[in-house]
Amino acid sequence: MPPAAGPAAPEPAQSGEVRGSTTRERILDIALDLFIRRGYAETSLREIAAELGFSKAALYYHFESKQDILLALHMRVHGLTDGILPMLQAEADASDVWERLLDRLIGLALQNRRVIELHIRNQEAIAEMHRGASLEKHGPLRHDVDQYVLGLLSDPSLPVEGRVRRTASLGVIAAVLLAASAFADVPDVELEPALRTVVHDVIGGPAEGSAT
Amino acid sequence: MPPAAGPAAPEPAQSGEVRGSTTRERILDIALDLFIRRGYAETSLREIAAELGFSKAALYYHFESKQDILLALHMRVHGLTDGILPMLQAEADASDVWERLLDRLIGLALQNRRVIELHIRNQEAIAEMHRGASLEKHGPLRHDVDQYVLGLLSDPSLPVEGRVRRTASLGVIAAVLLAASAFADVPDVELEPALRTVVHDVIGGPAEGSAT
DNA sequence: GTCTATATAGGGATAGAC
DNA sequence: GTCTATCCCTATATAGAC
Repeated sequence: MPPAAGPAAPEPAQSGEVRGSTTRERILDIALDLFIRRGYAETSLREIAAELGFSKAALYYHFESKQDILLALHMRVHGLTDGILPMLQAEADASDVWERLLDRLIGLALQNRRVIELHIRNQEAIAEMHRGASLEKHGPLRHDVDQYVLGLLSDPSLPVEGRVRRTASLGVIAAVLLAASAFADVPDVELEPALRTVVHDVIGGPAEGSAT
Repeated sequence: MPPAAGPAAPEPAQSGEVRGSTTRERILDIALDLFIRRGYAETSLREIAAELGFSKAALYYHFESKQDILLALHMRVHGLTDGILPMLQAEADASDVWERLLDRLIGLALQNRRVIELHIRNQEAIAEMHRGASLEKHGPLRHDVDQYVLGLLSDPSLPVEGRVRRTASLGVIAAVLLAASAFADVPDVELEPALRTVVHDVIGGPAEGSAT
């Protein structure tokens, strides 16, 4: 039986990206890497095991299934984003929710690139996992933030251009994040302000909510 | 033997999105749909055949392999983008290449959403196809435009913010395109100007090439 | 041009030894 | 905790009938 990585315990949740002490974490790190590079569906347990240096069957000591590995990685994202929602709703002024959301997202994305990358690619796999079986173990598996964001994206009180701007701002963050190799030479201290500026230009535009 | 869809003949290349006269084209249409919705790797030939109403093996009369189907779809994109490169290089003034490129890309993307969607998702599958075998039949399989774009993206003479802006502008287009369902109620005549405005704000910024 | 039947490979997952 | 061996299933692809 696996050590005791309790159900709803989403990993010690370090901020950085370096992990890998326990075997369970080493598996997750390798899997994360492969899921990003080759995609969830295209990555076989055999590959993961090979990279780790032991056999396929050994994985099943640590995880019940392949989906279970994805789930564990997915929980890392939840650990990061869970704090956001209450914070947004706490503020009385709801007019700048989107700006405040983006603020958090950018910092979060840059500090946890890998997991966010996993989340951006492999959306289908994650969605299917949500629909799928193993929902009971880890609780109802809320993805409140996603829901909340989707709500803001299709806010019918916004003019079309406003909706485009919101969609676009997420696209900007995703694009820069996925183009990691292109910005390999750029340190975060330089990349982050540039990204913030551009995202600001996207939502700012002429002035939000002023479409003909 | 398949009708006579010669190697380098990339389909009659209609502008619209409605096709489906010959069986070969019907297969491609169904495959395109499934590859987008479920992903290339996750889509089986059995599914494609089922949707078409005949058996799996029949597909092999029209295409040599699954990759061959993807390749044929990929050629549709090439047919669209092939004209761009000469046009860009024709102009003497090279300072606004990126703006002109984006201009073309936006129109092209909106008028051929499906194929472009396929190209955005399934990048890995397409990349692997390029590396893979069947390269000889259709010629060296140039992807000049991709190469050219990548070159512009990492242009070392640009300040970091400029590179971020270029990457971001592509991200904006991709995001809006992939969010098709969110903009289902918006007609293109309304969506296109909004998209152009936002993309313009992204590249425009304070003024390209003026980063502290 | 489409079918059934089959070959072959690889996937996820389990059993039981060590 | 990791191994080997194996089961079962589905995938791509082929052979040959119609």
